Amino acid sequence: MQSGRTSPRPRERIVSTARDLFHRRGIRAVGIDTIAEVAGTNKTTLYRHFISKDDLIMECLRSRAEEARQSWAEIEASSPEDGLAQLRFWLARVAKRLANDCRGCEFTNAAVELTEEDHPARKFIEDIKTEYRDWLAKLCRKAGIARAELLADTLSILLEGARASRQSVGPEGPSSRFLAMAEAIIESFRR
Amino acid sequence: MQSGRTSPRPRERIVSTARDLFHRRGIRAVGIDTIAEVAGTNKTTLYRHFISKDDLIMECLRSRAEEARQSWAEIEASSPEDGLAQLRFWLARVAKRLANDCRGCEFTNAAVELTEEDHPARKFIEDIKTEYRDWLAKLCRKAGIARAELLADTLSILLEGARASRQSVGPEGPSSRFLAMAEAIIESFRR
DNA sequence: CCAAATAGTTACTGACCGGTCACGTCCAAG
DNA sequence: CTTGGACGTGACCGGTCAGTAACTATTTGG
Repeated sequence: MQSGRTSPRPRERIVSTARDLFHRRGIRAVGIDTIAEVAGTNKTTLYRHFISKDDLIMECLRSRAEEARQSWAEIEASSPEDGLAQLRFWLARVAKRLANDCRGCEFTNAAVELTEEDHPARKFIEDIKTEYRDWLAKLCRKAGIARAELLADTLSILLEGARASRQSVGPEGPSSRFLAMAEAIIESFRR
Repeated sequence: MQSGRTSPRPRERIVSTARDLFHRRGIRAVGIDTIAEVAGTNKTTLYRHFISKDDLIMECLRSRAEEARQSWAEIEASSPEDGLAQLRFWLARVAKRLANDCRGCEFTNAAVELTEEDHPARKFIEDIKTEYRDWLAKLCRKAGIARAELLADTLSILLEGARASRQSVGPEGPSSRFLAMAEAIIESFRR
């Protein structure tokens, strides 16, 4: 891998490298020295931009959250006025992501690793997950589904489970049928 | 907490203490010294019983797996000859567990933390999860459900997601509706 | 009751962790 | 040309990590 020295400034390289390493190897398993080295910089520079490892972790989560919000906007822009098409586009995206990434959700994994109850990441994760659920509920409402909140909850949990299952059981396990399950559930809610 | 000096032998105290601490605080976050101390023993004794931390981790997973198999046997024994009642009993158990434990599945969490591809825990987790799925499929078949495997996969993922969601979003999130979702899905498969 | 197994105590190793510091370099803007 | 800010280097700190050794105390079973 290695982000190299190509990207613009050290700060961005550090964040993208940290996100990648945290995601693939785990947050506690990756040291500051490794991040700095892979990012093509050094520990001193890293600590000029982030006051602590926790600070860097938070920045990684914020970065991921921003990416997610952007993705939601893209989905809404894909076929404006057609909620159902948006919902289907969301499902397609999410299924593709599930197929390509075997390490699950960055937020969920962070919640597994960062167990101190007062860790700022915990509240952040709770908030972004809730934001996701609310956005999905809005999408379901726009799609004209009656019990939109319940569908949003069901799809949230199904996706969460598929990503977790993919990570622990592998791609041949129950998660391989995620798309069919989600489609069937959406269909059953439309009636 | 503290397992104390009450339980019989150090080995069992170490395993149960390790399981508890690993589960609540995370595997990488808990050191050997802490485990030994909370178990009311010492590091030397711990290393007389387990050749390494990884060895202890594996024993914890084996112990949890044995507990699960025992639970499955209890469910089957609860109402023999009545597959559907067994399935409902399973759901009740699982929902209760979901309500009481906010730290998710021990196997899934271990898979998040132990990222080295050749770590023995990874294969073990894959195997026990597959065993679970197969057992659940058998239960669905006994309950007379037509597409038993698909229902088993769906319920597996739904449960996986509910536990993950409960851990990251909290008990007020989507996971609060797990029971209703599962019941509705089972019902829809019965027709 | 005695021997052997088991457990406890203390101290240690070497590696690595997150984090700091003093100092040297480079480049761009005034 | 010079000054100041961003960056790089390498050494270092105290703490903690997994794991070991030497020695003593306790339990247990024949």
